[in-house]
Amino acid sequence: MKKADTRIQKKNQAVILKAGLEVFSQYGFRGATIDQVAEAAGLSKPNLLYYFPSKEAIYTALLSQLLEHWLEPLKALDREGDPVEEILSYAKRKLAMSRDYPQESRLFANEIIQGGPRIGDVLRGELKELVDETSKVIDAWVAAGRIKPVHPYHLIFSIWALTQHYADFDVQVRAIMGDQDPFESAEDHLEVVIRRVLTI
Amino acid sequence: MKKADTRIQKKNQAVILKAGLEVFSQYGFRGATIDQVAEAAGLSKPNLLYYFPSKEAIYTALLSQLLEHWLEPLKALDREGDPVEEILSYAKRKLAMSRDYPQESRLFANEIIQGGPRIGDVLRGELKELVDETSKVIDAWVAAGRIKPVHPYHLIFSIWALTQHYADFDVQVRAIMGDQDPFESAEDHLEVVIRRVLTI
DNA sequence: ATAATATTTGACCAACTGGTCAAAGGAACG
DNA sequence: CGTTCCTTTGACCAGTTGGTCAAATATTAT
Repeated sequence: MKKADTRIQKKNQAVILKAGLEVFSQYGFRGATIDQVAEAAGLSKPNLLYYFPSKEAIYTALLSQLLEHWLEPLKALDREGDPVEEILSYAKRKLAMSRDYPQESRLFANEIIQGGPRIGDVLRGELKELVDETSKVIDAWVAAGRIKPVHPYHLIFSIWALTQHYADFDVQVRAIMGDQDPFESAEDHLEVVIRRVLTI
Repeated sequence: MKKADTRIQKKNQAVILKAGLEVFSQYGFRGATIDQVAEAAGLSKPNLLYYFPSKEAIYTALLSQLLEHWLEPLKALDREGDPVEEILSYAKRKLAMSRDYPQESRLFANEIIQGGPRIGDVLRGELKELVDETSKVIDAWVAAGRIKPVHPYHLIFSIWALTQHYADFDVQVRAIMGDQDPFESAEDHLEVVIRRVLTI
């Protein structure tokens, strides 16, 4: 039936996902409306529903697409590398993502804050697995005396918190920092903090 | 007209605010409905609207009530005290609030993530002022050589991020930590991190 | 050009939304 | 007891919401 992916289909699906990201990241799933997404996409509502069967379908498509992108940096962490530099580079990549893809971050934050009803399984499955593995690496580094002792889970949470904060609470950060670009100084701060916490 | 505050009025207003906190913190302003709040409060919708003129009135009442409570700990920071212990005690109070009032945290997070349309003025006003003052204290501590050099804004952001994360991303944290209580180990981790970052 | 297929749209619908209102039910007070 | 004021509610309303559908239009293949 809908197997053919003409270039107009690919284009419109991409346009819709982009529009959906804008709208859902700002209002959350329940707060967003199909009409808003349609308008942001420059399509009529029925036309939008020609490409995606429902509001939920757009949202979940966004979520799963986003998660892949999101977990990538953590997978890139190399147990053979220098511990501090590895963790530092992970944190910096994560901060860069907050700068370059703040909407993705806010979409995810909205979903989690609201209890993660459409993503809980992934959290308890793939995400937990990945975090558990990374934790083992961190524990090994600690045991080998290559970084100061840290609770691996909380170290990872800390990096998430410190980096995503700049995307999710962007308004608050900018309200306080005024003209200054938060991200430049944030990167320096992040590096200082991580080095002090981990370097033996 | 409505000056008399009978005890039934006080009670119902409190019940409504509590219900509003539940519902708004979970769905955000746009995602929540008056009917949900009314049901959570155990009142009929018209009865609820007898005590508050509109959905927005409940929400803004919650926001301003919450902000007072929220900024209190930062005001309690004492420039005459021991720098590390002062900052540490602030961070611990903030973490305790994430544990004891997670809904407040999520309500606030929802508002900020969605661009803070009903709170932006407070952020740029009272909040910025308070943060600026605190920053001066931190800078003075740094200048006096009593803590290691830090960017004061980012130090404050870091504490907010590290503590609120446990309330706002509760689902994610628990998905990864399973049975373990996040808050116990989080407090230890927080203390370790702050001491390593600040202690000379 | 013609037929088949893919895309777009206006009109429509039932359910839900925030909010109103007049009337009914209670509490308090002389 | 009756009156006044506070509280509660069922019925209602206009606007919005997610979603449908048949018909119109554009694209593609033959």
